[in-house]
Amino acid sequence: MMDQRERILGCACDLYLQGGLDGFSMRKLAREVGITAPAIYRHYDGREEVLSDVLREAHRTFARYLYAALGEPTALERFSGAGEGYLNFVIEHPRWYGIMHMAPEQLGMDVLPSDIEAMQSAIHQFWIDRVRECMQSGILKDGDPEMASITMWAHAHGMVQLFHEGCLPVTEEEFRMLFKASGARLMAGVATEEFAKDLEGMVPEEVDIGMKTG
Amino acid sequence: MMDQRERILGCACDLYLQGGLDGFSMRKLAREVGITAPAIYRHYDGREEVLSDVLREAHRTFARYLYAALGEPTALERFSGAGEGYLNFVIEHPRWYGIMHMAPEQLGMDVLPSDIEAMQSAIHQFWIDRVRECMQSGILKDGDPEMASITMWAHAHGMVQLFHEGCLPVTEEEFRMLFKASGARLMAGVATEEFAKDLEGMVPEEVDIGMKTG
DNA sequence: GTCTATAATCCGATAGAC
DNA sequence: GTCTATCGGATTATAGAC
Repeated sequence: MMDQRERILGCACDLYLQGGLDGFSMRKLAREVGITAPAIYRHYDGREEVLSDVLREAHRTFARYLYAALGEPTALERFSGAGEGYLNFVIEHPRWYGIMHMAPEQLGMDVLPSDIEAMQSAIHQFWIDRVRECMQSGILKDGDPEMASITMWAHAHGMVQLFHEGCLPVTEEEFRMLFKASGARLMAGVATEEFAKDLEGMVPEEVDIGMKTG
Repeated sequence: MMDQRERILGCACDLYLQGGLDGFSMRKLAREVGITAPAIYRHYDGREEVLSDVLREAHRTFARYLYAALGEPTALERFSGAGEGYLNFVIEHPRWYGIMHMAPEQLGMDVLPSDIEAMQSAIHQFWIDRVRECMQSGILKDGDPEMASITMWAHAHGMVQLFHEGCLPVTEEEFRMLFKASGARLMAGVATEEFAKDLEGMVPEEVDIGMKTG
């Protein structure tokens, strides 16, 4: 027989993925498991501990989607493979992507557990490594891999947020194409070559950053 | 003496801006106004109607920040002035930016009131116009202004989200520089010129879109 | 390990007196 | 237009029996 804590976690994931954070309560969770609410407190200290376990599952799943691309033979394929994994994840699991980007206070915590922060750092480092590889392979312009990854991260994250918020009235399949087409525009640049040249001297100094999350 | 509904709205904005949507209740609002909860229902049908008025205020303020740039003499200055306005708004009023990007259900509505949707369309159209102008002035590459604006919108929105989520551990002042530096990278493109050329044939077809919000 | 019962709060909204 | 009083519901969490 399965560990009861694992069964509760499974139901907690189902409950969150189905109804989001608003629809998540200890009572509903208990109903889903088939026990009463107080029984959960034998296995979890409280709602916060349940949610942090759900958050761990989200990160584990996200990492699986990304890291699959590590088997590819070239830097470009590892990069675009990871991008495909990212795209699949955000489309297939919008709620899991959502909980990964919630403020700790929304989950009832002051700060995230340190092991979860470590998972975020690992994912962020994964992207920086992909970017560095592509720089070394002559695919991306030379520069600070962390800064370039922030630009691409922001673009990808923004596209996904706009899609999930309903600001981009497209189907999933259309969004896949839009995401890639917009990514290509980021690759090539939106400015004319003449203006891009003018811009070089006008850009503010780059900021020194110690990153935290992915 | 001021219209009581206006005073309630003012307190509702304060309450939301201070504590977010979680901390927003009709009882707290009444306490802030200095009356009891049932009295609010003389002026508002319910919580939903209050929140939609707060949302209107958010859009009005946002539009004021953007449209100030319309007085500038050149397309480039109108574009970068609007960008400055955007940056100022998201830094000075993160909660107002937040409510503008909430799903209607979070606010207790099935769909947004049509006048709010109209404000969103107007703001979106404003950006498309700025982009078109810059294309005609030889600053941005020729193409579909709506597509280019989506790419830049996604990048800006993503940067802001990452900052507000605490994923970019920088101060406000550092974020201003980071935002502009990353924007410059989007202008110039992140790929090498050789790779950008290779990319041209590989990009999926552009998607036809009828936009909805800003 | 699970149950019943319950404490202690919060919420939105309404009835009816003044 | 505002009040008191209240309805009916939700929530997290605990006490104590079994």
